[in-house]
Amino acid sequence: MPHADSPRSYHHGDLREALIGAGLELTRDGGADGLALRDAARRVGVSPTAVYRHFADRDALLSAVAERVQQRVADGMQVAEPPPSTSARDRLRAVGLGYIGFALREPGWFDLAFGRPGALQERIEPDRVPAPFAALSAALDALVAEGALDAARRPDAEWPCWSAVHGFALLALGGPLRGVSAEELREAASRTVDIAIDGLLA
Amino acid sequence: MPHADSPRSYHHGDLREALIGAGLELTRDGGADGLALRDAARRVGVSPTAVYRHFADRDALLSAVAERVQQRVADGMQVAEPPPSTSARDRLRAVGLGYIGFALREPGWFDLAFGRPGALQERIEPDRVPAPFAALSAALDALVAEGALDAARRPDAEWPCWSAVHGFALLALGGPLRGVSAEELREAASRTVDIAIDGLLA
DNA sequence: TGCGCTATGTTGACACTGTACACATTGCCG
DNA sequence: CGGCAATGTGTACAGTGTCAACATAGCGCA
Repeated sequence: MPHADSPRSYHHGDLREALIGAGLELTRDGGADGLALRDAARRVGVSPTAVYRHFADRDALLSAVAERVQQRVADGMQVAEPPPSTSARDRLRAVGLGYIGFALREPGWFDLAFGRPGALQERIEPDRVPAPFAALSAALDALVAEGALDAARRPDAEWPCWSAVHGFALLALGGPLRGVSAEELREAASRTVDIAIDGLLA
Repeated sequence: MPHADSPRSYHHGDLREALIGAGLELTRDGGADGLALRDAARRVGVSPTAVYRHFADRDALLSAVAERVQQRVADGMQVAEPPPSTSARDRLRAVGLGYIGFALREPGWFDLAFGRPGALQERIEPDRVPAPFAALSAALDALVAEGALDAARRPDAEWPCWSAVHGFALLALGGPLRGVSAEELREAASRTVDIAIDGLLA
């Protein structure tokens, strides 16, 4: 008996995908630490070392799961598809609040995809841009196209914006803002985003 | 032979302090993950379970070390003691850049003291305020005392400010800004802080 | 059609971790 | 001076990631 109830023994079919799926479940609560390699293997009905046929090590599996989550964030941020009449400023607001909203809604996944050091690539390559980053860039471009942001101040404007929402999300999740009521949190988030935008356009 | 070269056998003298010291060394590179309970015990020349006489578990030891680091940050931020003629705005700038500077200078300690979820207390109690937080609050108070910030906007202004520098530090350490030259990093940090302040005063 | 190679699993082991339990030693206090 | 509480030790257990050697299955080629 190779293992427990496996429909087709020995060969799994698509183990790689199954492991990522298990990883998504395991990290949903518990974040990156919630994913134990052996645990994922168990859940899929496979021996621990089988994982190594598809991922170099636990970290590689973690990264693969993180990538999925990043895609999911971008999808979630586009749910609030802006009506065409929306100002670029409001669009940027929506991106920022979407980022924070995801963090609050899915703390585990957020930790995995953005909180863990090394979750995001070292340098962002033009070809494989993380999905949420692309949304931010587009919003900033719209801001200058609309004339609200001086083109000279456009370059690298991503970092201060991202810093604000990223920091807020982490303070709200694991920092001193943890345990604050959802209502207060929404207000603080809103203010943080507004301040970042105001400062950028100042 | 109870253990290796111990000057006084069995009773250590001040094991608690010694463990915190070892914790400081171990977390300096490697952050929170760099501190293994058994490793700290080994370094001090004591059996692993002896640690439990002074700390409830590994997490308690970690928290004790984190508290030390937080104190150290505040000290480091006061090194740049501002001349009395400094404007409140510049004081706030210095606090923010001090925070980021510490993160870049001591990534491991920063991860331990601020990066790890739960490193900071849940709700900040008025009696035991984390040292860096107090510096931020004071700078904001000075801003309103000087008339630069409307008193109505003072409450809870800590969060947007902290968010910006906290987020920047983490993006610089483990995120897409990792590997960027120190010069570029300083500039981006400076801009991030300025934007936060501009937005706050807008 | 059948053979063999390679991709994909399994088993067993190792070093390591945090932690619980029972026991040993010590210094202080009555 | 005796005993007690504080403090440290030893042993053990469950769990982890990872490596090396072995087993199986399916695909391409004779």
